[in-house]
Amino acid sequence: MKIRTRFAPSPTGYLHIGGARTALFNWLYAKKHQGDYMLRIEDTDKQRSKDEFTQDILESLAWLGIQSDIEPIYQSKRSARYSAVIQQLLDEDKAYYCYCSKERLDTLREEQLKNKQKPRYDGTCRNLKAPPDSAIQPVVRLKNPEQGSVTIRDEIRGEVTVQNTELDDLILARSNGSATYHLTVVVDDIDLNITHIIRGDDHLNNTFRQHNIFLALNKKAPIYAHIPLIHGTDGKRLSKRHGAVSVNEYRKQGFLPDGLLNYLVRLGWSHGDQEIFTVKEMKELFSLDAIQQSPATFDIDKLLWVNQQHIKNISGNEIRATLEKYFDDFGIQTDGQPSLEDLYDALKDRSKTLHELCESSEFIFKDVTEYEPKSAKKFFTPESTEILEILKKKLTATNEWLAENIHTQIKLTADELNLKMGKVAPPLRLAVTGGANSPSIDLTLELLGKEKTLSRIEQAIEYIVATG
RNA sequence: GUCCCCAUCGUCUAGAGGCCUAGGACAUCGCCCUUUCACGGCGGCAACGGGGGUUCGAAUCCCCCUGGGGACGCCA
Repeated sequence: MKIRTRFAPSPTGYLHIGGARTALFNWLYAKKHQGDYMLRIEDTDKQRSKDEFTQDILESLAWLGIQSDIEPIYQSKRSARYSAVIQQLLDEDKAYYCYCSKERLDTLREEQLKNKQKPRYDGTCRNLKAPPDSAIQPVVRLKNPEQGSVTIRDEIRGEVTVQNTELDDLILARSNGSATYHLTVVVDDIDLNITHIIRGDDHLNNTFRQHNIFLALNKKAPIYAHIPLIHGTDGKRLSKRHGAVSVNEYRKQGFLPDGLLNYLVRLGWSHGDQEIFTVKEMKELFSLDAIQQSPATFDIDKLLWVNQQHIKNISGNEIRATLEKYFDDFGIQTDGQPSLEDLYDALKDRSKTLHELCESSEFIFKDVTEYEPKSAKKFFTPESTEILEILKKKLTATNEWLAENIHTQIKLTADELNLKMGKVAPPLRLAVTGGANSPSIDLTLELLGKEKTLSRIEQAIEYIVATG
């Protein structure tokens, strides 16, 4: 049978990196086995579901490159099907109407908690002979088996057993008739021929309940794989209070999709000592049995490093389109001089993110309006005017504006003054960038262009003389 | 509280009873490279939570404890 996996987020928030990892694992598993991966939007909670979030989930997944092999489905459009299944369960005496008021249920819960018991429905309406004389619109509950136990086989956890007495009669349909999560999940997984359910560990406890619904429907449950959650540095599951968690935020911060994916896949999964994976490699190597059982703590430093590796491993040419958009969003107006590709290749070794890359390119497009004080004090000495004057003269005469020619002229200047490169490059760098850091000085000048280089040297000389 | 899950350096992890004097990576520290910052190279610090078993032999198997997490909604 062809393998089919699904990622089933509810649009009650932006796609966060935990969800992205779940999607990734489902996608990789399907790809590895030539199966299909699909997206299912679980928007049955009308109050909390927002189109805005659905949109964000769709866009974030698209940005990551995790494409659904079949048209995504929306649970909000399948209510008729759910109602039919609920009616079937009612007809077969596998479910029943419950007229208990919310107030009664709340009191019950409180009392159970007070008596150190697990809060669960007490089954009051389970054996009702006839509907009570009540104004309450009933909910529908599953008749969960009262005896025995449920054992599920999980690809990551192994066999896990829970006594049926630990479970209660969960609600399948709200009083307004709409189906709840447990029911919709099971119906959809059946209808869509889902073979593997790969999801977060937080669903492990839900699995037993859902397993009983499969049983009530006379269906065989899919294969389960519950992956460990991602934690924040405080050991709690990752959430907004841990800072940036949405995929979109990482996109804005200049992470590459493949870099994020690489980091995420290594959170809980490994392939020997390998750290860096292309998406192609992930698809070939991914397997459920190499997944860790314990939760992983999110570490931004490692993410940064992984992203940096991906930035280094790609050429400016290959990510031209991304670059254009990113520079544009960053607010840098380029006029094609230098080209974005050249700029990228010159700066990629020193950039952990595209954001950093933009920051370190800014000096080219913005006029130098001030000099970094500490460096100015150190390098803009009275003697440095002579260095800059000679440099200006030699560079003015340089026609082919290429790094190697520029390098020759700088070297000649140093020799002429009997100075080491370490004395010549810093003031020049400060003059043309306003700061102390940039790529090698010859490359920096090439990128800047002859015209800007000369005018900035001129400007620096005037500045030194004026402040002398 | 009850049930379920988990447990190797600070972090991500390798480890399927002898290959472990526990390996790699991030972070950190030091050195080298060097015109700056990086990149890169070399090296250092750093872990099997505790206690019982099983075995000739345990990070690896079993039990208990401890610790952490998750679930317990007319949310998903």
